[in-house]
Amino acid sequence: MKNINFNDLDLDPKILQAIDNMGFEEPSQIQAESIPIILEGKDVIGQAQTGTGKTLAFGAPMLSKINSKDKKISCIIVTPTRELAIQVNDELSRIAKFKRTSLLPIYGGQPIERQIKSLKRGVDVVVGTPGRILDHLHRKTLDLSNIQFLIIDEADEMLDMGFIDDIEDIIKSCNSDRQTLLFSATMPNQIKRLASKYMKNDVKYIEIAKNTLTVEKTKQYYYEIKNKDRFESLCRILDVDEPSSAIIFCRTKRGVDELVEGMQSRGYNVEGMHGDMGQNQRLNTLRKFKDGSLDFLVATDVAARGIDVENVSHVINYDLPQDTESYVHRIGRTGRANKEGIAYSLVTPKEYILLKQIEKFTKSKIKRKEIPTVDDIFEAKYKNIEKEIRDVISEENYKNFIPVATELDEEYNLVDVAAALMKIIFEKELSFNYKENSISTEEENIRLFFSIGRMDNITPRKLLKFITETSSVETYEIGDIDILNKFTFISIPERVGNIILKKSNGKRLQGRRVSVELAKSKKSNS
DNA sequence: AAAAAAT
Repeated sequence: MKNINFNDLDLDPKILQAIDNMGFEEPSQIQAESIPIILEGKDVIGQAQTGTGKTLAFGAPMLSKINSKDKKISCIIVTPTRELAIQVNDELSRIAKFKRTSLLPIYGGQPIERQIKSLKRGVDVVVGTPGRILDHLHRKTLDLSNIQFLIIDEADEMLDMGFIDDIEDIIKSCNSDRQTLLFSATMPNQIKRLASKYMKNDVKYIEIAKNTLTVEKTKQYYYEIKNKDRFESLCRILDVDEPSSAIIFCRTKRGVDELVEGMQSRGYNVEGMHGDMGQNQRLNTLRKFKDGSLDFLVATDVAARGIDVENVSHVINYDLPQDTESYVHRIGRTGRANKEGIAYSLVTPKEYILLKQIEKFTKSKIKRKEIPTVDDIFEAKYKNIEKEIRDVISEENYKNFIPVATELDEEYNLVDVAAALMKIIFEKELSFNYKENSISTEEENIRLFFSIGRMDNITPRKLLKFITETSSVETYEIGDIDILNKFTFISIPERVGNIILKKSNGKRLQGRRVSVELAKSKKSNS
């Protein structure tokens, strides 16, 4: 199994040449396992972690197999977003570089006439989004009745509600003797079952089993915040970490707009991307982000899946995603192709249970981190300035400033001059004037009242276990919970959100009231 | 319950 070379796979020599040209030698696991089976002609459902080269896994064998002599379309690939359609199309073009295969991305937000013209000239592979593909099918400008391959990228999303009707319509317009390939990093069982409906009976499942659903090289952390401190917390994190490139996810389009505005007014080099923006603007923003002229991209889940940008150092969940799959895909924008990555999530006490669900689903540990203090930020900035100065000195490319420096030397102490320069850099880099108390460090105590019914077999130990598992309270004394009383209360920090009491069989206690009340006492903690 | 996807 180890040390397979691409040349050992039975791919078209011209495809191999292109793969070599792209600098790849050893196939990733998903590539090594999928390529032979796809070449055999089998239907495949492929699942492998984010950033492990799924596009090449289906693209190389497909491009090897298709017959590009006739003018008919040989392969249709469906993706959930326009940007992904373009990206997949671009990558396939690179793989098909030495073949005379013609590819065409078709997606909305773009004049349809040009696409129709290209389709008329004859195209081998079409990569598109559902809406526009259907539009072409209805206009009869796209004929899928004689294809060799139907490939559904991000298949679990495409077969989920919201897309499934469109996908079904597209599948219906395809000939049934095609080869069907489904790929994604996540593949819930119910989607797998549904998928078999559209595939041949001997569908082959290829799952690159890993201990975790997320990439190990991406370190995951969460920050516990109050909702009103969300923006301030994000800024502090960014100012300490100074990510070279980060994607920040919001739950809603409005959330994206608001965050972009807030960040821009604080001087960050940031732009937003969501589905209500013009296609040109979307592409423009993504292009700037890819070429490094944009540091931060704020986006909805439109950017959660598939988008491959090199060297994204951080993914930040400004809001936690609604579903756990989305978390996997979002943080999969970093830590790609075996690189390191950092994933942060801002979590309010209310959202804590959701975080725990995500941890369970991904089988990975999300560690707690503390929001940086203003001192932390200053310290990080000082260190960074020092590093920049050392770098410039070692590069020796500051010589043309020596005359000015000499002049200043006659008048001042050079230590003073250096410190003054650092102040200038510092103020340029940190346009925002931090006040120490911009985040409340007061920790409010919550008093939880549990009303426990007589028939419930909850023991203090079980209740404690439940509280520690569903809240971020790390330790709590058993002795503090007196559950023998029918009515009991405990006082714990606010970071506990909603506590739902469950019986030991996991069922929710019906009709029991659990009230959460803010205690009067406030504990300062700075 | 939000986002994506056609005009």
